[in-house]
Amino acid sequence: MTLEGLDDLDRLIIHALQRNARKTSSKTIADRAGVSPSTVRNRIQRLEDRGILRGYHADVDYERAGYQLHTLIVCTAPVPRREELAASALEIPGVVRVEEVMTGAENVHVSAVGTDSDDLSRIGRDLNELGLEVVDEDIIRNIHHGSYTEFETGAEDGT
Amino acid sequence: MTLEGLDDLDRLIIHALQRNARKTSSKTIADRAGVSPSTVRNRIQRLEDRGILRGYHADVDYERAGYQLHTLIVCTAPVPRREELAASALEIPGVVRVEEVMTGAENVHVSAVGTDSDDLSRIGRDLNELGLEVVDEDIIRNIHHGSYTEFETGAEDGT
DNA sequence: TATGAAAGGTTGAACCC
DNA sequence: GGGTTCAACCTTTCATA
Repeated sequence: MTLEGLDDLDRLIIHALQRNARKTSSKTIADRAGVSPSTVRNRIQRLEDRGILRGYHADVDYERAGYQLHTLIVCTAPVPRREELAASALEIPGVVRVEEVMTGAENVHVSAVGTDSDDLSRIGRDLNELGLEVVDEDIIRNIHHGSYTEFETGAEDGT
Repeated sequence: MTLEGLDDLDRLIIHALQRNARKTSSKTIADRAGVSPSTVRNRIQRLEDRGILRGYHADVDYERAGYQLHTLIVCTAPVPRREELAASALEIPGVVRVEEVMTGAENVHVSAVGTDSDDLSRIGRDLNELGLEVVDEDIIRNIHHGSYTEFETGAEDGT
C-alpha cells in the first residue's frame, strides 16, 4: 500500500529535506514550488503519515566528536530472527545504525562508534550475546551522504 | 584538531538533534538543559563550524516512496583512489550513500535505490566505468537508525 | 489547496560575568 | 570568551472557506 503517488511537489519536498532538514522552512520550499506554505506543510504531514518521511537526523562526524573508532561490524543472523535481532542491536550503546540485507549469511550490518578498542570489544560481545554472529569488522573511514538526485525538480541548489 | 572538548550541553544538543533535527527547537533543548535558547544556538553554531554537526537529513523510506529496490553494492577501489572514487560515486543518480572502509578489498560500500532492475544495472555499469569494481550486490531489507546513546544526559526521552 | 490572525521560535545586537 | 536579554522578524498552527 501507499506506493507511488508521489508528484513533483512531493519529490521537491523530499529532496529539500534530504539536503537540509533543519533550516529548510515550508516557506522556502513553497516559494520554489509556487504554492503556499500550508500546502507544503500538509504534504509533509502526509508524507510522514505514509511513513515515507521517517524522521530527521543530525549527521554527526563521530571522529571529530572524539569517537575515533567508527566501525562496520558484519554479522550473521538466523533468517527468521534477523529483523528482531537487528532491532535489538540498535539498543546496544555505541551502535548507531543497523542494516538488514537479504543475503543468506552476513545479513546484518552494524555501524558502531567508540573511543577505544575496549568499546568495540564490548559491542562485539554484546552482539554475540544477542545471537548475532560477528563475522567481520572494519574501520569506517568516511561516509558520504547524498540525496536521491532524481527527486530534484525545477529549481534547486540553494547554497 | 577540534577533538574532545564536548561537554554535557554539547552532548545533549547532539543527542536531541539526532532524534529529531527538524522539530527540536533551541528553546526545547534550552529548557531541558536549564540554559537560554541563544546559548543553545551558539553551541549548535560552534558544533557546525567544527564539523561535528555536518548536516540534517530527512530519513526517507525509499521502498514506501516507490523505489522498491534498495541495494548495497560492495565495491573494490584501488586504495590511493578510494576517497576520490567514493566522492564521485555519490554523483551517480540513484546512489544515496557511500561508505569508505579500511579493508584492502571491498573497501567502498555504495547504497543505491531504483525502481527496477534496469536502474541497478545502470548504476553498476556507472560504478565500473568510474573505476570501482563491483564485487557484490545485495538487497537492503531495512535500515534502523539510532543515536549515540551515550550522548544522553540528565533528561531526555521526549516522546 | 489557500488565506489570515494568533502563538511561538529565531536572529542579531548590546550587555554582563 | 561565553552566556544572557530584548525587540524585530519569520514560521508554524489552526480555523475557515
